[in-house]
Amino acid sequence: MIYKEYKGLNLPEIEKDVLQFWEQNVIFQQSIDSRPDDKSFVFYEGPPSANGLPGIHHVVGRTIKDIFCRYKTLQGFRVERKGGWDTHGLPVELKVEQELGITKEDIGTKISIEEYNVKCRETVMQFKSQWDDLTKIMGFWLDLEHPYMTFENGYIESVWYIISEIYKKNLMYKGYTIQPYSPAAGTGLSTHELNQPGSYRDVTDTTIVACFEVESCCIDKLNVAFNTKLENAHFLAWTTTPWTLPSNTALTVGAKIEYALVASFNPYTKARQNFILAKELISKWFKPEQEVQSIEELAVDEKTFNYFVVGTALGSALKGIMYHQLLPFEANSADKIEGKSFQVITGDFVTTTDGTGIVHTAPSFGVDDRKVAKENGIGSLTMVDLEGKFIQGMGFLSGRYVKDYRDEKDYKSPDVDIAIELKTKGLAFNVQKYVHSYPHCWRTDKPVIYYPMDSWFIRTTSVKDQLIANNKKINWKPESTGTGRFGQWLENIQDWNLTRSRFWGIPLPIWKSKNNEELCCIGGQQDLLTHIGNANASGLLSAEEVVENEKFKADFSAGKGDLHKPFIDRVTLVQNGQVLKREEDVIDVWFDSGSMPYAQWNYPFSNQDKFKQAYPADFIAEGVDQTRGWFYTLHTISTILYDQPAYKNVVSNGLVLDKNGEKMSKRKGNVINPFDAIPKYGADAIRWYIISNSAPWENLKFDINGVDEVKRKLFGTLYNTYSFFTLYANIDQFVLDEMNVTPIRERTELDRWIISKLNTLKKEVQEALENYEPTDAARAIDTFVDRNLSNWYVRLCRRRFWKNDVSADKRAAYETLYECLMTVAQLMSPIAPFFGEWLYQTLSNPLRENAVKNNTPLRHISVHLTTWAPIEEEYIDLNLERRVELAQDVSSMILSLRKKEQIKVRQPLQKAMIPVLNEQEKMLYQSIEDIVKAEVNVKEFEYVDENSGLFVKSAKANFKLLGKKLGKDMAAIAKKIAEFDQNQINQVEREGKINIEEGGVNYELVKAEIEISTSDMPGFLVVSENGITLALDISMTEDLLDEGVARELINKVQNYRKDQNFNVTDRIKINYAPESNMDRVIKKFGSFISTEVLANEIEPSASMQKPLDVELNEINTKIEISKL
RNA sequence: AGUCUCAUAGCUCAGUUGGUUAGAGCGCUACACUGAUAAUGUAGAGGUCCGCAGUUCAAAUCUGCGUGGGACUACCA
Repeated sequence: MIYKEYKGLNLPEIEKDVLQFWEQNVIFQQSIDSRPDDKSFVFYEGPPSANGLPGIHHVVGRTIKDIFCRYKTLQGFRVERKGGWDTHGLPVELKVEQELGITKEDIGTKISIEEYNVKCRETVMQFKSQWDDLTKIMGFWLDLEHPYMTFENGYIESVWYIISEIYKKNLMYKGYTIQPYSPAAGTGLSTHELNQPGSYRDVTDTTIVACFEVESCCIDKLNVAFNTKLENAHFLAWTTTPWTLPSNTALTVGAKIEYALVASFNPYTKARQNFILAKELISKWFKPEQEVQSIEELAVDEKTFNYFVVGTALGSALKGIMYHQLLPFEANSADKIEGKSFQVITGDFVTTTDGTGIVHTAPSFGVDDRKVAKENGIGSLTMVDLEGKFIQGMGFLSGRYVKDYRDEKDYKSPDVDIAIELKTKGLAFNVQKYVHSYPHCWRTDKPVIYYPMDSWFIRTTSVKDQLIANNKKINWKPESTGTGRFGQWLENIQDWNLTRSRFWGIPLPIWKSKNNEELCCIGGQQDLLTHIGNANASGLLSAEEVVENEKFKADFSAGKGDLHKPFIDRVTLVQNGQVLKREEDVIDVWFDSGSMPYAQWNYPFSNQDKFKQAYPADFIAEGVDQTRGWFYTLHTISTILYDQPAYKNVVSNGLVLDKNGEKMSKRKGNVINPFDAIPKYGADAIRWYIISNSAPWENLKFDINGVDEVKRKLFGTLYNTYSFFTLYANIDQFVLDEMNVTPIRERTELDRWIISKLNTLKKEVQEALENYEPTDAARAIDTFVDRNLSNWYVRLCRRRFWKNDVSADKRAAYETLYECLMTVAQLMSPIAPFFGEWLYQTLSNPLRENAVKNNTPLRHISVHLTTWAPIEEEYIDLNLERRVELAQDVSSMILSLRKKEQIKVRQPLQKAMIPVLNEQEKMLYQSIEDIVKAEVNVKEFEYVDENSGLFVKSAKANFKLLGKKLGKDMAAIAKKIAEFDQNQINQVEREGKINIEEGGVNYELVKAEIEISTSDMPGFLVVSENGITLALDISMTEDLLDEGVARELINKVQNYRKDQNFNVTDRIKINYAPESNMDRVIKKFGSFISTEVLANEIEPSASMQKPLDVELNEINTKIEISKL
């Protein structure tokens, strides 16, 4: 036996064998080494974090990566694929805290930073082996032996180098920003944590509209603005966080918003007051029916608070007006404020959608507040400490927690007391409960506040134009992510907050003197050691500092140095006669991963050539959630360093949801575990399902039934085709001779057709993969395998394989089918690397020896080492493809007519009739006649001439052409054309034009503007579809009926042979019960039957041993079949 | 809240530059084929192309406004 025959398709089994083969023969390495050094295709692996288990969504991303790397390898590129691990950051730290049952405050007290970081280092690689397993079993080729690790000194120092370069460009500064902060946990929170599910919750807060009284010194300015003469007035400002009111230092208005000065009454004290608020929002706080037309009409009683609009002014006119501090205490007096305070400023974020159009501004507790205050030189007050309580010197608020952070039994919100205080003083206009969504700390369940903190920033805003320009050079898949989500993000870019007050991360390499005058940014390990040497030699350090420095150096000499905290914090440097201490923070992990193009090679300290070869990347792929993550950091760092994009092509894939479109989560129990699914269904089936189901950037609704379908449809069909081939190839001992194949031109039309289709397929797949559209590639292969190869080519060719001898025609059939299978194996191998490999090997192993000897394309032991088969344009014959398509359509139409009349295909019919308009059309049908006749069991085709009068034509407007010409008469004329009688149609055909009148206009229509088709043949069984019309003659003759019986008999005998497990070569003898009808059938078709069923004799017999009852159409009789 | 994205048959998806019977596969029903047989074919049922408005002779397709799902960014008085 030349080709292995299998009991059935077992993908997981195949994959196990292939994996073993790959390992034993180091195929992955070979696939890289065999490609030239100077023709590289650069791929970057976005480092995953191994502190969690990989899920099915990782299979999606990694399948996409693998496809293009494998494809480019086949194209002859050298595709190195260095793996990598993201090892730092908050997720790791939080996990460790959880495991140890500690909080941030305990780090450095209950547990040393050193111990803590050791624990982080262990935890981060906790699931590495599972990740490696997944990578392996899913068939993702990645260099797992030499991955980059972001916690290694070599990696860290590269990152330092990058930071120092950015620093040198003067793009780094230390700033003070408002960040989410959890007083209960005593820690700042990353946006990552804030976006944990369930962080945002609806809470009910006390809201206050407070009255800020205009300073008497500014009342004149106010009167000018509103063109009035009042003695006092109050600004109205709304807040949902009354506890920030004591920290208020400004009121912000919109410069272009119109404000009104409204004379009315304080609802709580009933005193006459004048209020300023956005004109548009008057109706929100006052009832329109209570508006009066003059100030004299104002009157108050218990129920009515009427009001009068004194005047209006633009916000810009209010700028600079001072007001009384709302809640003055000892600790928040004006002299405690650095900068201006208690005045009206303008800001563009002010809206009139809610509140009063005047924004209470507390720069310490709001991002916008901080920004607008800074722009206007307004100082800040921070009346709440890091524990979330008011500082001392705040009167009745002193020492009170702004929210219930301690679960106190009798906790009373200061918000309420502030409201009461303001009400009694006549400084509250409105107090009410308000429900809104507010972020909570996911660990303590307590509300977060926004709090000012120190951080280092990268001034990304100053490279905005380059970032945008470089983004335009990137090929985004899909494009909208690049122009939309990413483009928009760049348009609104903010400075990058680089530092985190945490422990497990790359330390910020900046040392600073106590007086802030001296700053030093270290750019590498050696740089640091040199600085240490200089510092020690300076004589400015204490003995203790020198000892620590020496110890640090000694560790490096001994090869056990560590650039992490806490060791790095013990290093003291000296610059210009001043002692420098390290800025204690670590950097954002996203900076780690964005540095990988350089740091993975320890650039510039080593591998300079390697780096130059591998930068920028040709291709990267990650989830769309990385748009503002890795895609951004790669882009930004690359732009700052070299002013070019870090990657040329990027595929951002969508999410993986469950089959109902819901997010997968352990809680819902709808997760698909790849470690269960892959061994059960096979990685290839899953990979193919993922890719063929929808474009990578669409969300994937993962339905495991779909995987099953893919397995049946594609792999099952291919496997069946393979089995078919081997069944006969083994009998005939067929092995392809690469040096001597039948020239394509000498093969049958059907062979040339499938070869044409095959080359068209190659073209489609190649184009799709070049465009990073793997879905189109997979679907094209699906269609080819199912529709063309299996259901047309093989089905129609079966007879060629049954012949006994090995004729030239049979050989051509083998060669053709073989080529199709082998090409498909290669085309599919990037997506289905296992099955592609299996198919390639099992078909080519028998000829390997010769191929190696002759150095032909099939000399490679693995499909992944082969070279992408070139598209052979000369074999693409689109006319032939169209002809066969017509044959398929015609066959399908005849079959559907048969179906309608309940006539089995085994029953021959005399003729089909096809109306043809001209000789050309007739020739077209004639060219497919034989195929169709065999396919639908019809004896002859009759072509009916246009002028025979046998068929009816119909006309239809050509909308595309006529639309432009006729304009709004289109509809009416289309109707008239559809109603053309035969004479009118004939006129169009004869004269090439016809005149129609519509709405008084006479239009001349030419032939091209009218589509004429045959639609009916009265008196016959007719079907008309897609411009094809045909009729079937279903009248029966005795001959036809007898042949039907003969074919029926053949069918029964074949089934019997199958049931009895006869070999396909066994000869048989048939006896039948003597009966006149049977005699006649056998007389007419005996030899036909004999050939078909390999019967040596067919005889009537009155005495059968084991007769079978058979029903042959109308004939019920008995037969007996015996092996000879 | 902003930005992006998606919405076509029960399900998963196609649908070219707007052009007149809106397609495929799965599933369902029925029938057939079978020297590939744990495969296959044919047919049938199944559509408010998310809604509304507009542009146009003509809209699943273009524009605007909504609704719903999802992602990201943020949380703002």
